[in-house]
Amino acid sequence: MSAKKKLPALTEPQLEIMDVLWGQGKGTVASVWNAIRSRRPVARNTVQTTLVRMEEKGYLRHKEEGNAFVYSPTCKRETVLGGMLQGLVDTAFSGSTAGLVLTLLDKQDLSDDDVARIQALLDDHKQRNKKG
Amino acid sequence: MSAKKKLPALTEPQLEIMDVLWGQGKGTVASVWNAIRSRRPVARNTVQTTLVRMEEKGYLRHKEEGNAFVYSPTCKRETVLGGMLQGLVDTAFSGSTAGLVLTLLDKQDLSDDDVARIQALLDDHKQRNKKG
DNA sequence: TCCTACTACCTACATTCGTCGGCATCACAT
DNA sequence: ATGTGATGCCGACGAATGTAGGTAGTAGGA
Repeated sequence: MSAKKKLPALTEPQLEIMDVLWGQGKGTVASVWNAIRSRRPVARNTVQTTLVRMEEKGYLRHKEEGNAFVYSPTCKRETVLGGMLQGLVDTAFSGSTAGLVLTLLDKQDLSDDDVARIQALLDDHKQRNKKG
Repeated sequence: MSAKKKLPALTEPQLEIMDVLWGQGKGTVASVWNAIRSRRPVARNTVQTTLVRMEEKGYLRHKEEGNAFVYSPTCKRETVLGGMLQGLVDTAFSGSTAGLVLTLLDKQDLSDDDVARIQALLDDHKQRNKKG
């Protein structure tokens, strides 16, 4: 077992930043700011403060590159989101993963494509589970 | 379209309380407190304050019954959690529901029973989609 | 040399949240 | 009447959070 540090939960804006950094692998304050700003108005310093706090939380690390700080995630997307989903399953679905999926499937705005893709994922998972 | 009020996000302890109230339909401070207390230590007043704040947020409503206040949820479980999941899909999975399910399936602690149940849900969904 | 742009850093401030202590009330048993 | 327990209400406090202004440095162009 590798030491699974229980990091403090991410808030919504923080998750938004993580999404940007997971997407581009790494980024400066400016690049993250531009990504966020394209969707909602926000000040540069807001992004920077949030980045610093997220590094304190342990989700990011930074490296000086020229004059700018380049931030990169310390955890993989799947790890963090998997943990979040597990927490959600535990506290809101009484531990039932199927319950979460049920809620997901009940939503009307689920495309046929999504359903097909989920079916494929499920098939793949079952295959791997059988062999491994 | 019914007016879909965008309620402020629920926090973790608040979701815990919602889970209790969704489970028992309604409840007094004492009954919620007992449910929460069986899993973690917490003061009665903590639960009560949280209930009041959640009512202010719009997630609960209360009715006086005898001496006690009886709280009940204003929204269905599926509605609230569906919204939360949708938000998660939007900000952390680039809008891909399948991406969320993939993360879910990648987790190791997913029982065969869960997989089977999810498959059943998926079949059911596809059936309903075909007819309706 | 002076100005502009970009950067990091420090500080601040209002909100929200989780957490609770105290107090007054009301009912019921003694 | 008195005590006990449950309940609602008010106030509070520390931490986290989102938001951002102001300052100082550095680099490059005019």
